[in-house]
Amino acid sequence: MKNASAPVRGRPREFDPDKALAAALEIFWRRGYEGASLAELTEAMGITKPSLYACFGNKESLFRKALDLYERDKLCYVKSALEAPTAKEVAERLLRGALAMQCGSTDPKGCMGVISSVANTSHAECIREEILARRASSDRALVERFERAKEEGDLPPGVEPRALALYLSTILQGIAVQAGSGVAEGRLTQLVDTTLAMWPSA
Amino acid sequence: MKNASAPVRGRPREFDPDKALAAALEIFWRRGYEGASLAELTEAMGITKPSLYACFGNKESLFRKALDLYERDKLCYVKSALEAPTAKEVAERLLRGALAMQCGSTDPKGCMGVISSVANTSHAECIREEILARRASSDRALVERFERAKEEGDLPPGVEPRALALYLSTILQGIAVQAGSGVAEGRLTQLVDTTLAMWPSA
DNA sequence: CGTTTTTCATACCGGTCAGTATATAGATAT
DNA sequence: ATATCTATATACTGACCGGTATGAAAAACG
Repeated sequence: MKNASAPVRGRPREFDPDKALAAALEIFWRRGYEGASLAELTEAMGITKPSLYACFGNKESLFRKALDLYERDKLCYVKSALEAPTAKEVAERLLRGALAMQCGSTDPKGCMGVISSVANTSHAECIREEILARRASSDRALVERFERAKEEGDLPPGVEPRALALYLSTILQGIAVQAGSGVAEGRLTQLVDTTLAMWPSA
Repeated sequence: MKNASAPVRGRPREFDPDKALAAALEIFWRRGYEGASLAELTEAMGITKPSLYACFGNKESLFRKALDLYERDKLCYVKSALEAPTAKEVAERLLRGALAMQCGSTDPKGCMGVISSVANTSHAECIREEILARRASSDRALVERFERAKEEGDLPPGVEPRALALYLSTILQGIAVQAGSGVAEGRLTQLVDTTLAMWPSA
């Protein structure tokens, strides 16, 4: 094991990579992968292009690291939501968590995944595939949670876990579009309430 | 009134503007406004850049004309859906119409409006505003239709027309994201069935 | 016929894109 | 002190962006 605080050989870097990555995340979140230019990224990060390339590789690998940070910091509510005791509470935590995350006043509005996956410019195809893969993994977890709910008698007969999971994830993506379009948080809260009022009960 | 078939002075144009516009629409639909380059547009339209500029103005006005064509040809189901006798039938026609339109085999997947409004690159802001304005107009029509439904006793008490309209339009936008992500039409049909099964009945 | 008018094909414009070469600055190692 | 190593700042690369200048081609006019 290498000592983390061991002195390094060359000139020490003058910026904090974590803070720089957080700044990059905000730009990618607001603009999407292709909409974020290196000029805007480096300015927000407070570093120059050679520093960026030396520390983060290239634009694509910087984006992946930002996406990791996004999942870790901003999507942490998903994991805890899936641990809710009932299917309806899972849905409520996911909906309200998405709402709080995407309508906060400091961060950009909407969902970074939706923003970067919807645009499609032939190159940067692998970015899209990366996001779709992560979404598929998240969808799978939701299906499994609702299959468990079904076994526990938590869902009425006639309600398929797969269909219900797709229904919920579709509403969540719709919320991302609405939030990104600037719909007020209050109206989206109404929307969440409406959705929960219609939730199938056993 | 000028005779439409009157002979024109100069050299006649060698392409059909309607077909060229339809080709441009397909590119804008697939790539979004900013993702569509003039090179790709002119190649799909089968014309050169000077011809494009002479006939359609510039990229932005070409996009607006394509958007008009999109609304006229692809969104025509919306108008007829609003004329359905009950609120639930309005919802069903909108959902199934969106599904058929966005999952067809020839056209690009997903909704052109969502694709071009979600990306946000600081310039081309007016394109985004244009799309949001058209969406707001469409949303208003839906709210009015549900207000009428409420008056007609078509909606149960406790269901607000505005909230229900936002709920439905959110699902429609979620469907656009799902279809654009390549989710199979069969699964989206399941989703529509699920949504309709939960529809509030009087 | 020649003139006029419009379209078309080609080459070009300045600007921006992601990415990099080069040289200097700032630290450790000997 | 000197050598070594890494980060920085500046300026650059080739490719592409939206948009256009220019001149030839193709039709109607006289």
